[in-house]
Parts: sequence; C-alpha cells; structure tokens
Amino acid sequence: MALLDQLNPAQRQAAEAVEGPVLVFAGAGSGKTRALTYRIAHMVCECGIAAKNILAVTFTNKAANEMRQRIRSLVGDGGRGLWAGTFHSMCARMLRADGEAIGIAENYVIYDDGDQLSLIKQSMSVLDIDSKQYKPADVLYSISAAKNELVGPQQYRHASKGPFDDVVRRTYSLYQQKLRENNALDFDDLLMRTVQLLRERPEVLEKYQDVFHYILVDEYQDINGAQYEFVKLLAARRRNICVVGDDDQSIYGWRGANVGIILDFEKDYPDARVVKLEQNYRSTQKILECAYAVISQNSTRAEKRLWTENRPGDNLTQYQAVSAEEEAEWVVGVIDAQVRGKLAQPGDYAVLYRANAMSRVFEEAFMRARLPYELVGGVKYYERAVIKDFLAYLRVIHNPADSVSLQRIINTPARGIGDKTLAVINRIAHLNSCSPYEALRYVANFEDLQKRAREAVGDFHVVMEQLGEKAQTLPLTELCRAVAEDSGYLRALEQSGSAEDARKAEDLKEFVSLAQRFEEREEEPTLQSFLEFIALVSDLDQAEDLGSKVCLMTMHAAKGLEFPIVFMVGMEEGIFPHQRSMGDEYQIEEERRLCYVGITRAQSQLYLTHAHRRTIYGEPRVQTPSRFLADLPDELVDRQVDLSKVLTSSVLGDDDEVTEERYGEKRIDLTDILSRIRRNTDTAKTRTVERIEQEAEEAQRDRTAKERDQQSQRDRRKQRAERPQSAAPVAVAGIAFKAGDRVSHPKFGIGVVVAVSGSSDDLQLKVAFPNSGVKDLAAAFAPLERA
DNA sequence: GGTTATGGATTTTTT
DNA sequence: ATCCATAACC
Repeated sequence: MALLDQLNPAQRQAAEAVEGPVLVFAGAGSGKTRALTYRIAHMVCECGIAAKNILAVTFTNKAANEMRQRIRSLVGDGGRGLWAGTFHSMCARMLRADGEAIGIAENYVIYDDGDQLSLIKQSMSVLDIDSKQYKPADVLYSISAAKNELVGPQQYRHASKGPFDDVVRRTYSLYQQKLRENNALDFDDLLMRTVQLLRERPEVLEKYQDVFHYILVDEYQDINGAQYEFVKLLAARRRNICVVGDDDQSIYGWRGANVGIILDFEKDYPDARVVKLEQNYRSTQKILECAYAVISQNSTRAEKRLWTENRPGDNLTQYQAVSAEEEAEWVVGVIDAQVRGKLAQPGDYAVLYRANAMSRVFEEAFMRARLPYELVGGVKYYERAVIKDFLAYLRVIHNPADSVSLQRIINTPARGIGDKTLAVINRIAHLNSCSPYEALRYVANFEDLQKRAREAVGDFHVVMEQLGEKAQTLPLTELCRAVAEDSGYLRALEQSGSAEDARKAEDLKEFVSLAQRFEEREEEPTLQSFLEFIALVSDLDQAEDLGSKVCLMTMHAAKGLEFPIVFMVGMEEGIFPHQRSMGDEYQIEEERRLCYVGITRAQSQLYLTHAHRRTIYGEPRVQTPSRFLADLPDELVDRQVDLSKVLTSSVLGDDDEVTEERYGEKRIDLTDILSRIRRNTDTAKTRTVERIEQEAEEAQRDRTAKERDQQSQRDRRKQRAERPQSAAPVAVAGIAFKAGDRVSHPKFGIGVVVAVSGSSDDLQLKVAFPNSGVKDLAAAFAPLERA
C-alpha cells in the first residue's frame, strides 16, 4: 500500500472509499487533485479496476488533461482508456454516437454564445418582439437557465407569469425550432438532449452504465440541474459515485450552477461516506484565518475550517488609494520594489480584480514600470472576429444547413450581398421550405434582384460548392488553405492596407497552422472532429509562458490557481460586492465566496486595496470600502488608511461621507478610524526585537538559499509557499519599517522599502526611489519618514 | 450598400 | 469612458 502512504489521513480516506457513494469536501489548497489522482491510481493498481470502466467528469479541459496526465505519470500505461473529459465533451460524444435515436443528425454543429444570440435575435424579429423592450441577451439567459434545469420549450412555465415570461416562452419555441433547422445544438442542448437520450432510450442508458462502473465528478459545487441528472442516471445502477467539491468556492451560480446540489448529496445518497479535506498546504495561518473570517459570515454552507502547519506569516496589508490610478501605481510600486530587492520575481504575483474593465489602469501602470505582465482571460482567441468568420466557412461546408454561419460569411469579405439580397434568399428558402444555403442556387432566376447582386450570390455559391467538393478529398490543413484562398478572405485582409487587417491576416494564417497541428496530432483529423474540438476546447494555447510575469486576471479566472503574493484590488462597495449583486442576500453570499476564493489564492502575502475616489462609467464617485474588508480581524491586517485623503476629499466634497467613512454595514466615525490606526501601529511596535531580528535573518537566509537553489520555477513557488521570505518589519526610532512600506526622503522623494538587514542598532534599508534608483540607507541616520 | 451619428448600457464566462 | 447597436445619412 505504498501508494496511499503518500497521502494525509483525510486524503487517504477519500482515495480508499472506492465502492459506493462518496462526498469529498475539498477545501482550497487541500491537495484535492492529489487525492483524486491517487484514488484512481489506487483503483487501477490495487483494486484491479480497468481504467476504461472509470469516468472522470470535469468542467474544464484543463482539469481533464491535468488529471489524465497525472494519472499517467502515476500508473503509466495502466491508466490507458480512462474516460476523462468535460461534461460537454462527453455529451457531444454520446450524441454523436447515439443522437440519431432522438433525431440528431450526426453532422450537427455546436453553437456558441454569439451564434445563440443571433439566432435569438432572428427569432425575436420573426415574432415581432421589440428587442429594445426585451433584451435578446436577457431572453437568452432565461432560456439557458430553463435548459439547465431541463425545462423544455413545452414545459416552460414560469411561476410568476408576466409579459417577459411570455416573450421567453414564445422565443424559446421558435429558437429550438431554428436550432433544429440549422442542425445545430447550443451548449445547453448538449446536456439537455443527452439527458433526454438517456431517459428515453433505456438501451442507450444501459450501454453507458455498463461502461462507466465508477464515476467521479470534480467541482461538484458548480453542477447544474442537467448535469446532476446526467450523473445521476449514469450512476443509478452501480451507485459508485464520488463527487468532489467545495461549496465555499461556488462562484458560478449566475451560470446555472446550483450549490444546493452538493449540499443535498447526502439526501440523495443517505449511505454516502463524507470526507473533509481541511488541511491546507498553500497559505499562511493568517491568510487562512482571514479567509475564514470572511466565509463564515455566510449562512448556507457546510461547516468546515481549513488549518495548516505552515507558519503564521505576515499580516495582510490594506491600502487606501486616492484614486484608481494611484491604486495601480501603489501596487506596481510595491511589486517593483520587491522585485528589484530580489524578494520575489514577477511570476510570483497576481493582481485580482472583480471585473475585466479594471485591468486597463493596471496594464498602463505595469507598462510604465516596464514590468512584465500577462493579461489572463479577456478576449479569447476563438472569439476574435476573423477566427469566427473563418470557422463559419468551415461550418457551412460541413453543415450547409447552418444559416447563422452562412449569414456571417455571405458578405465577408464584402461581395455586395447586403440585407436586401439576404432577405430575398430567406424568402426563397421559406417558399421552397429549404435551407438558405439551398436557396442560393435559385437566386440566379430571381428577377427582383439587381443583376449585380444575383451574380455576386452566384459566384459565392460556386465557390462554396467547390469547397464542399474539396472537403470530400482534401486533408484538413489543405482544406483550410483552400478556404482561406478561394473565399478571397485572406486576400481581402492582406490588400486592405490597414494594420488591423494585417494582424487579422496573421491570425488567420496562424489558425491554419493550428489546424495543421491538430491534423498531425489527432488520430482522426476530420473536419467534424476539428470543429468539435474548437467548439469545446477553448483553452489549448494557455499556460505556457505564464509564470514569469505578473498575472492580471479576474477572481473568477483565478479559481484553482495559487500565487505567493496576491493583490486584491478595487475592494469597494459597488465593485466588490458588485452593484448588481447588492440587492440580494443570496447573491451577496456568492460575492463573499468569490472573496474567499481570492483570499485563498495567496500563499504568503496578501494585499487588499481600495480607492477613495474612482471614476465609474465616466462619473467620478466617492467610494466606500468593501464590507468584506470589515470582516477581516483587525489584528491580522495592517490598515494603511491615510486620513488626509479622507479628510481632504470629505472637506471638499459635500456628500454625507463628510464625517463618516463606511466600513461595510458598520458606520464608524473618523475618531474610530484614528484609534484603529494607532492600535495597528502599536501592534507593530510591540513586536520584540528578538522576534524581528529573527525574521530579518530568516529572510536573509532564505535569500541566500535561493541563490543556490536550482529547482524549477514551479518547485520554487511551492517552497516559497511553505517558507516564504518575509518582508520582516524592523523597529527604528519607534517606527516599524518593512519591505513594501512607502517612505519619504527629503532628497530622493517618495520611495518604497525593498529590503531590511542588520541588527536593531545598525539597520540597513534598501529603498527604491522612482527617480533616483535603489539606495542603501542606514535607518538610524537617514531622514526617513513614512509616506 | 457602405459610412457616420446617436442612444444606451455597462459582472463574473469552466462549456 | 467606451463599446455596441440601430438609425439616419451619403
């Protein structure tokens, strides 16, 4: 049993409970993936279970790949045949194989959000619904929510029947019909229709039940109704179902995830074994304590508490900036100082924000400081217009019934086929009850149209027909090249002369080489498998050179990741928690979970910042610190609240913030803030000299150790989490300085303390000044003041 | 049929 | 502020 000896007792329990229903609560940083992979390895190597009888379902391709890889490295070829995939890819596969039984053609295409929206708009306009009064996006959202709960168009009845529900119901029916006509499924259909298949075709269900003897579901807190039913059906016979998740990290409720499902697991399976992974290997004690202080405010959660054998660590730092710009400057200043002082590398940092819109001011600050950064998320590769255009060509070739794609490309590049011509095409399609693509061939005889338009359509049709022929014979890459050439799209981009189009042309060429790589790698590189891959695998080209740069991302995007040093920025009411969540306690709880996720990303240091004034949608506003900041225990946070900022703007402004600053729901007046600040300074001062010296020395030792350390970057990160170099506070003339502090010097101006060394009598500070560079200063003599 | 003005809204986004 | 969509233009 040497295999499982490498797990802690709780992890081991999770791995050993092979038979029957198992619920694993896996807290942040508790070694969940480790427990899971060892569990599977144990099943294969020690229980004699064939890998091909195990199904591991995840939400992301990344998670699925990671699982596959780690299993392989544990058990080698024994792991061959393991079913590891996302819900959507498993469903797509099942529908491809058996969908015909419920009327799904084998060459169906998968519609993404954009495609869905255009089909919704199309449907609404047919139904003569005013898209100003009812926003298509809202309607789509409701339809999606219905599908996630397995409510079909017929059953769609809302409890509160209003005009909006009526609109949704009517649109829903037509939308589904249009999907059928286009031989398309949207993301939600993949799940809903698979459940339909399994419910209506017992022989199909049995077939899969006979394959998947053991089922494992990751991130179970994020599951929606359809996914729940899918898993439940597959597991019904053998009941070997192991689900893993953390209700405290459920942050996708707005996308249909239902935390209640994980909390109800024991109701579904009363004999379930429940394992809690509560030992955290990631963060310092203080970080975990703060995380708990926040999350424990939530009322609906399974009680559990992370603990760690890691060191207590540094206090958290809270910083109040004057403005969004100064907030970014401060964050970048701290990072820059620490990096220059060799306390950390850019890849050790993450800047986390609530919404992508906040990335910009940080990008600008990082650019000015010439610090390498990486924007994670944002506009995705496959969502770029060029790529979508090109894909639309491929999709029409594969499935001519796809009218959404046809509409996208029929005048891309511009060939003089506008709305009017398109309307004619649609009318012909309607009259002949054929698809718009088939209608193309009749346009030539349609006298209503100008000769020019008819010829343009004819030419386009010929090109597409020829490409369709080529698709039968040419391998994928060649086909892609032919499409790029014959469509005239590449030429149009190259000839346009604009820099933007030149970049698009490059993107397009890059996409062709991506197809080539797919062709070389895949066993069956058909057009169909390629399109499916693109639709379901969005994150193939991520995570390579990440690691040497500061990561900028949303807190959602950070889930599952860890960083030695984390900045959570924009900690203000209305931003975090977000304005649109503030009305509803349930949504506030999700925001709080998001805050918990953010905090638990940090291994050794955590900074929380908020701006006193911020321009939102072009309107300058005075901001209130986030209620989540008030949840943090005072003794664990050094709050750098600059009273002069508050006072200045309060005196200048005439709003009701004049005498009070709000900390969440607690209203406190300025004298209270003053006393808080004093208290915090005192805490810093009362640290014994020995203690401080010890920390400073430790930091120094770590630094020298690091020089020798030849481990890979990854290992280094880990180590830092366990024994991070501390920015040790040092008491000088009654003032505690630590790395990251802002100081002011009469000659050099404002700077940031980068490193501290020496004994209490002879303290040496390294201070980075933006204009004068890094200076070595003796704390006892240099005329330094806190800035 | 393509180009510029106006109005409106504006989170998060594993698939 | 800025992006997007529709509308009124050329």
